[in-house]
Amino acid sequence: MSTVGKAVSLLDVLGSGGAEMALADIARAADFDKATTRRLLVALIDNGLVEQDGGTRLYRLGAGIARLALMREAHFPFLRTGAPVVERLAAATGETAHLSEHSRRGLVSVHVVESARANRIFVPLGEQLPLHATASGIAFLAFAEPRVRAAAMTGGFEIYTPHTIVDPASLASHVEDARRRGYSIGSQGFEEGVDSAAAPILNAAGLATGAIALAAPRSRVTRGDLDRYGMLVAAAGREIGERLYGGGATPQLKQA
Amino acid sequence: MSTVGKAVSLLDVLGSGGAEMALADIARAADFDKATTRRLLVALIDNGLVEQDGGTRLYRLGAGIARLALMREAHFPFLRTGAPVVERLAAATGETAHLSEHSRRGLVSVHVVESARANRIFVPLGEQLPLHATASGIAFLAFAEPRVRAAAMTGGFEIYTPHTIVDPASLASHVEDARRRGYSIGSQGFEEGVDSAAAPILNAAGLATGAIALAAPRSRVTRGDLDRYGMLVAAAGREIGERLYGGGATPQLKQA
DNA sequence: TCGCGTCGTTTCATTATTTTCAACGGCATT
DNA sequence: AATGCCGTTGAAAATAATGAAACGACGCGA
Repeated sequence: MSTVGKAVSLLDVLGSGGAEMALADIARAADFDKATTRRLLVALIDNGLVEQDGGTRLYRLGAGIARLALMREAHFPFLRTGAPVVERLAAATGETAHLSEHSRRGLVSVHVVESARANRIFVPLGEQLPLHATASGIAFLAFAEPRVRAAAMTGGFEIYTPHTIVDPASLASHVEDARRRGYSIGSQGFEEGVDSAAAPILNAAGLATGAIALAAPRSRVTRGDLDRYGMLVAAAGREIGERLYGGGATPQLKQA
Repeated sequence: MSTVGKAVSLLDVLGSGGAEMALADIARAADFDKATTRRLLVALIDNGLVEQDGGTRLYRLGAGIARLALMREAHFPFLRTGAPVVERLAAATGETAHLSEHSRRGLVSVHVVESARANRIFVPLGEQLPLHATASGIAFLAFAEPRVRAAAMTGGFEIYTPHTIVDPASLASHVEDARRRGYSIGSQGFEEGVDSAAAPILNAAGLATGAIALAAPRSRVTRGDLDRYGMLVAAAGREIGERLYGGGATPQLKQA
């Protein structure tokens, strides 16, 4: 494992642990030597990616992370472009809408607007959405890079509910449906009682870079509602893709 | 220089350069060997911090950066806490308001709400605010960690306008004023025709972690206005500090 | 008050990684 | 066809990272 990889996994540990962590805990979680962990941490501190409380010696993610994220957002305004569309979707339907982006670590929710209703779906920011178990994941897979798709569809699927897809063939058929329709319908695959519709966000090459979705309590929506939501998210996804990648986005349909 | 330091400077180069950069350009900008640069980049790609366009081979900052930033924001909601206050300030005064956070690389603007008026001050997101030449910087210095302050006040000040403070003694007196009043007034130190008022954001130890400021065209504001703005930003800074660090923030005043 | 365990930190020889230089093939321009 | 630049790879040399051990500091319980 490269030094950079080790440093990044420390950042991951800091991000997924508590707000602040002690050296020993970080070393344990990352499975690195105490001394190694500390040296990596000071290197990260020197670069602003990690901060340390002078009093308690506890470590936390630093402001340099936010700085890098701002610079990225300046060049590639995924959030700035997608957020208004998500808000609009949520306002139009009264349900929770969320936007996710694909990174090496999976599909991650980057913006969420919760439904105003009392019975609403909650999606945490930064949550990793399993590709096989969520509508967003399936919409993404339907238009993902072949290598990413192949890697994600070979099996070993974690089971979240009795409805989670566990069979590669069944997953393939769902993905195929999504590819045909341009949106996916997910039913309680990740959490019981939650149905959702999702569509991919396509780059100029027609490959998915993220997804946008609506999630609703199963008791509130019919299959007809979900299909209607599907059309909405598909349009929303197209809009974001076009704004981001400049209008030239053409879905890679099989022959069509 | 440590390996992670090199990797981070590549991220910096990618962030401050164009939207996408070629290997040779990155290597030149960072002053690393071409081969070294590439191997660091692939390590970063493997961890999602950098992405590469399959077709053009161009590199850009990756979604992993945004993921880390979200995880940080979840633990330490600087933006989520500060943004509403900034919006309120801008609405109350009709001038541009902005929030900045201190990182190893300096004071960086993380949220900006522009004035609605035609003649308005523009502050780019992610901009580095020089500590000696901006109201935000001086407000920050007045309550900064002693070591940070000492490092920033020794001189070698870049000159931006004829009004930029270039003398350490003069800077010290401005900082002292800010410390006494709880806010700073900046007049055309960074950009001609721009006056501003800023206040620090203090952590539980009374040390500055960022700043909040109002900026207005010089032609529109009197000294009285600026002092009024100063009170407003001071209150706003206190509010953010208390929300973030939990009410216990006590400014480190000299004896007082 | 006195151990006791844990924590963060530092040292140093060993180990492993990274760096550098050179060379190669691809690609576009000349 | 030739030139120049690019991205990529190989292999020896240089450098940085590693892990065990030890130290002082701190908090805890006896």
